[in-house]
Amino acid sequence: MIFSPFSGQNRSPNTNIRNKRATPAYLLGNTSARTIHSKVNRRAGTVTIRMIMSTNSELAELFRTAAAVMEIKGEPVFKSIAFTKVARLLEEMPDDIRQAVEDGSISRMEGIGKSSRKIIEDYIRTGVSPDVEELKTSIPAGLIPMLQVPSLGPKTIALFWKQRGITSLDELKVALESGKLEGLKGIGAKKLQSIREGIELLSASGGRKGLVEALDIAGQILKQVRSIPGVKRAQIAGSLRRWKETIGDVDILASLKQSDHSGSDVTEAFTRFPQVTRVLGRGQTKASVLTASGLQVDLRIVPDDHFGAALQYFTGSKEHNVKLRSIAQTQGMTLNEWGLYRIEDYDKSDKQTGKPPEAKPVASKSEPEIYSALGLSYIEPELREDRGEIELAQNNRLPKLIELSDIVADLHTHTTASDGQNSIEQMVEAALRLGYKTLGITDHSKSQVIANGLSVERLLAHVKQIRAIAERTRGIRVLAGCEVDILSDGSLDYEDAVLSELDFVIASPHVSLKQDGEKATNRLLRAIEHRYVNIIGHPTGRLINARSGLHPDWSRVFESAKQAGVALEINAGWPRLDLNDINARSARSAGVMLSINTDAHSVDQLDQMILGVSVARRAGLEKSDVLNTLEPRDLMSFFAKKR
DNA sequence: GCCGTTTTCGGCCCGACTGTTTTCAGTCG
Repeated sequence: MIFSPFSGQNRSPNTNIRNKRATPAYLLGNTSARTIHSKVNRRAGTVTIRMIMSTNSELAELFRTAAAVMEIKGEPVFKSIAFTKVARLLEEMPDDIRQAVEDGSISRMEGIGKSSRKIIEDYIRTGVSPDVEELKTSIPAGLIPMLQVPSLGPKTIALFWKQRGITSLDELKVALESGKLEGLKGIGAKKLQSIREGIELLSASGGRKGLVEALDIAGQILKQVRSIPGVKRAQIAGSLRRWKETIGDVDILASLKQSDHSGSDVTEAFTRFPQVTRVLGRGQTKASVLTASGLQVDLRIVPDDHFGAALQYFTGSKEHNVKLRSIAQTQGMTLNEWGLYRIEDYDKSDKQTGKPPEAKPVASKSEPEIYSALGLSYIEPELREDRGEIELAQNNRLPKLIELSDIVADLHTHTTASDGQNSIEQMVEAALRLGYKTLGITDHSKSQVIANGLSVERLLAHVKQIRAIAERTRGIRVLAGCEVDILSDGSLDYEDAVLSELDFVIASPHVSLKQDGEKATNRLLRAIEHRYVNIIGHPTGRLINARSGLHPDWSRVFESAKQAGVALEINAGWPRLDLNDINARSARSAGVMLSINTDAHSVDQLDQMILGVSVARRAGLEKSDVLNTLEPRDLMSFFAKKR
């Protein structure tokens, strides 16, 4: 893993020194976390919030709705599981599903059967699916949002509807107050109370939290868990360990020093942490709390001998684990949070709740042991999404993921010349401290008036100044670049004669981010083919949880970038992370070079490189896929090839 | 609903916690 709180397996020992400089202090809960937060909020706060949906995401939502309706209707669970899988497939598909329908490749897609194909085809042709519409009318529409309420599931929703006529969240609230729901079989006072709290929780939390906020809180709480008497080791698990861009809740796993030590004492101490505003549940091996910001944190306790199995289990993803368990089954084994067991040794009825099974596990102490016993090479947490990593592991063909210590350049940074907060010299010093061999200074171009974009005269003076500093600086190559706006028609914000003065050029879209896919494609293609462009910065312009950004035809963009020798950026700045993991993955398989840059507007923000590396790792990128791992000389020849 | 070199029918991952229960259903991850 990349740094200590998440430290796992298989990190090469020679990265230790570099990791020291790279350890993000904010993870441990000190001040620079707050710096990132304030920057993020300031940047995100200026942004108009409106999502544009692509066909894929519209259809994904349609399938999720259909799945929800089937759950409430009480149809066999596997039907709704199948539709949920289709929804996920659509969301993660880099290309427009309309293309697959047109060329017929949809009929070969695994997981999309006859019914799903019909829904997709109908929807693309007419904008509506009669099958789903019919399904939707079979229950009141208001029941579907009720599934979002924690502790309220499809069975109970159906019960309230059929027995008490509840058809919406508002009616549910009224009924809870009036006592209308009392006297139902299987529903007591406590259940009603937990539904009341669930409704409250839903309005308070407001959905998934961003990675950066979750890292901050998780870092603080992890430190406190490690200091509870009786705790032997503790580690972050869950989607945070996989570095997902948004986090539903934080999972922390702890083991006990001695097996006779009580887990109950530990969960008790955990629920009394200062950050805790509400205790959602507490048992021998598990506790759940809510923090002031509305983030849920779960603590799980296991015997130390089972730490690896539990870490694997609670790191997920759920989809990854489901597939692993089915592989275990085909090999006559069963996999659970306690370990991997041979079925003939494993007597389920004999098992005590909250205690490891009597049987001797095939593997349980460490994650590598478990993967190995299943005939798989070790899969890094960032890859565990069931996006083909298990099949690669079976054939020993997993990529060797890029690490933070492989990064020797940051090619997208701002200074006080435009809207940055530090001088060229300060940025150079900070880059030297990070051990970088190249730093690209890339302030904004003239159209970015809000960001104090540089007029031609100011740009030329700025370049001169960068060159002077570069001249007298040892140990790092300082490049005079620019982040040039890609205007809405794909033309650039400076004339060629101006661009030719620069060492390299990043071209980025900042405006017209709601234009349609065809326009967006042509816009990006034109920029890529431009003689002086070397990198496309934050290619979609999306902001996590705020703006969906451009939806170009990626296959054309990738093909063009590959041919032209232009790198596509993984912008490491929060809340951009653009390209995202899915697009970066398909860019890689199309043979495109990626460039991970922080877009730092201050020296502190240079630390966000780790976020970009996490996206790259989730995308399965190796060192050789990333421009920023090149020595200055090789980097310059990559740029030179373009002109 | 989807899938198939052990299946075109019969499978489809597993356990903890909670609440309403005297043996289990629902929810969650």
